[in-house]
Amino acid sequence: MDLAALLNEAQHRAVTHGEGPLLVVAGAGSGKTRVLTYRFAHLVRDRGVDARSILAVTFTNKAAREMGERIRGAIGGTAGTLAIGTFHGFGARFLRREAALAGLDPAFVIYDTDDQERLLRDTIKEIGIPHASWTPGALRSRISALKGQLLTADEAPAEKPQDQVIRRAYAEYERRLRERNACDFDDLLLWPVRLLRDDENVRERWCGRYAHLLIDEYQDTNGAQHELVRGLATPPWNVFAVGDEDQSIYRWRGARIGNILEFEETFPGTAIHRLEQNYRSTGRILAAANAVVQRNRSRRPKTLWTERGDGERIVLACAPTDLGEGRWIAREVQELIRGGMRPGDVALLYRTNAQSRALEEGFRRAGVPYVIVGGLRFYERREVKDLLAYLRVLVNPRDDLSLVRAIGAPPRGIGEKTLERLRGLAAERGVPVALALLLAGELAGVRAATARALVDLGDLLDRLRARLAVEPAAAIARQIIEETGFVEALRAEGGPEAASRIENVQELVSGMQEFAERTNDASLTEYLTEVSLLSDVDAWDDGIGRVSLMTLHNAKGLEFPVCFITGVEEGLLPHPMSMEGDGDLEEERRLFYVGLTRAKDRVFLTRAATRLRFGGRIDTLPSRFLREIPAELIDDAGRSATSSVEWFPRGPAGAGGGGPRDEERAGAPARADAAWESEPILDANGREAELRIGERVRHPVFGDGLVLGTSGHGETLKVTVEFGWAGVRKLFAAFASLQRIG
DNA sequence: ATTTGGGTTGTTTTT
DNA sequence: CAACCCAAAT
Repeated sequence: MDLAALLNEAQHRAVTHGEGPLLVVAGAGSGKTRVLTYRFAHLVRDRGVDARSILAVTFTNKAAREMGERIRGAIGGTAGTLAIGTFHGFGARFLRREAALAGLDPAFVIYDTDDQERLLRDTIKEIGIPHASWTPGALRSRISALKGQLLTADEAPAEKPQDQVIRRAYAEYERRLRERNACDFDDLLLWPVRLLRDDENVRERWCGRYAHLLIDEYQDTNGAQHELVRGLATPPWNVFAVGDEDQSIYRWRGARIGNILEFEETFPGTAIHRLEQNYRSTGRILAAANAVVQRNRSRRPKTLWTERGDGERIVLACAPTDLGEGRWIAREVQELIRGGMRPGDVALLYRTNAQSRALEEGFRRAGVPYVIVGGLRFYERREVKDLLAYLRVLVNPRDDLSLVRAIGAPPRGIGEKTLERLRGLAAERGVPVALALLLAGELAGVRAATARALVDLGDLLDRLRARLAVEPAAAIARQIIEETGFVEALRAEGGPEAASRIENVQELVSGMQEFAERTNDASLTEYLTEVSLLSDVDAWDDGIGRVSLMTLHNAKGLEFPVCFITGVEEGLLPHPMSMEGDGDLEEERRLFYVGLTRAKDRVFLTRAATRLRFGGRIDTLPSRFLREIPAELIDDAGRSATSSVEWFPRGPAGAGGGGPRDEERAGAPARADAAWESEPILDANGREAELRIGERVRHPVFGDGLVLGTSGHGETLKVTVEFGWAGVRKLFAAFASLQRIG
């Protein structure tokens, strides 16, 4: 392994760094993964470090898997299990070992967002949360934010009146989690950190167990993850962190750029290495990305460079409608494929999952193979969760939430009343709810048939539990499906979805089988943990020869020869919902930056002049970020300006039954250049108040609102504004006397 | 207890 | 324009 030949100078210096903390500031496409991989291999091969004493943390399981393969390739296949995974994956392993100290049994289950909200729904009802405005979702995210900062219910702020509500809900939620032998995503980080801080024995077991910590995407770590790194590290602090503040896009879920900006303070004596040579993108793509991100103020100066040629210009395209955007892209992709590109080389990136619908339509029509990464997650689908609920109850009979799910799928005619009695019986006898099923015959006031159904279920679970140790999960699942008539019940539901639900069930069972073969481990707990922590990208099979559609967030860390960034509009990118606080616009800009830097050779920026949103069709304006790209990098002469008709087909044929409304609107906004400029809006006094989508405005009657879009021109120009209590309204700009507010 | 219907609601990104 | 939640009917 000749590192000097495999790496550039900066990479080589980072990889061969000696003892002590190191921060690698690695720009997009600068060989970050390469550096991490060779660092690992270098430690093992050249420095004699035991591979088992290195912990590598990546952002996704997929990245972990790929890194593991490359490392094995570099150090020879003899290495055993390598400790490479995500923060949450590591946390789960940690917590299984130390479960008792966290008040859990090692067979605990991990609740996902949906489970958490179900739990909170009951909690809200029972403890009587005063303000009706508290939805389970709102409470969940507040509790999650507190946990991300390592705060318990007692330690949470208690200043404002709403703080009391949150504290009470948090405390009760925690109690219920424990009662069900369950934890949530945040607990997987929080408990390890807490135990490392407070428990001498835990420290003895885990501190220094890893002589080297390799952490990827450090800019997106939250408070708890940062503390976990701190808690695991010991002198001489061999923490090898890689990150890029320009790619921090998870501030909204608690990521602290501060962790990377203050890395040196956390780990005194930190050496910093910078990787600025980009190996991925063409000169023009890189120049555009640099120009955009340089507008951000909260960053350290850095300019990526490349030895690749200029490459093609960035193409701008504006279609008349969102459906038209998809069709235009599909055609363009067909064109690229004719030119020798493969479908798998192309990615469509968007800000919101909802955009995939319209894009998909274009691809379906054109017959171009595509795959959607993310969106409705497989393991979050109802039928999948229903079947998994049986397995979860099997390993953890205290999981009341999953038991309720299992009882209801297929429906057994058992409702709240009976469940309450069952819970009461379980509590009285001091047994887990699932085990109380067998005693259902003793329930007072329950009809014989109902009790029978409960006992039958209890009996099924009982028999399966006995086979758990000797039979693979897939066989157990098949037995459940067969005995409960799971598939028949789905079929009986009918509807267009039934067939796909049944398919999903079958896919789930093959997935279990595949897991057992791949990991050589039939443990149901392991399987359930894995599926709980699977991310969208983990489930994505690249190289499958299809165009990939995904959110900009999911695209982090990936690269494609051709990228289409779609919906480059005000109201979408940047997204108004994310622009409430300071620095939020900068995060949206970084998201755009991440999108641009995914591309190796070609970038297409597309938008729709009108889009279906909020139940109506609204006109859109180009994203402000477009103006930040130097004009000479953009191809506007050939495409957008002169050939809009040809490029943006109109009428029934092109608009596909969009009707006269589509046609009528298609002409104007598609005329390229003008459509990329924002239009002035006149207020009541005839003054030009240039409103932009996403801006906040004040109306004399409706109060403050958010500009969502405009339609019409001149005197008939209307503005769509979302007001608080007054809802979404279309107003004539000339009469509305809207005022911009700070 | 479940189903159906109405009305409401809300629409960002995710481990 | 969904999807979704809740309430009344069967």
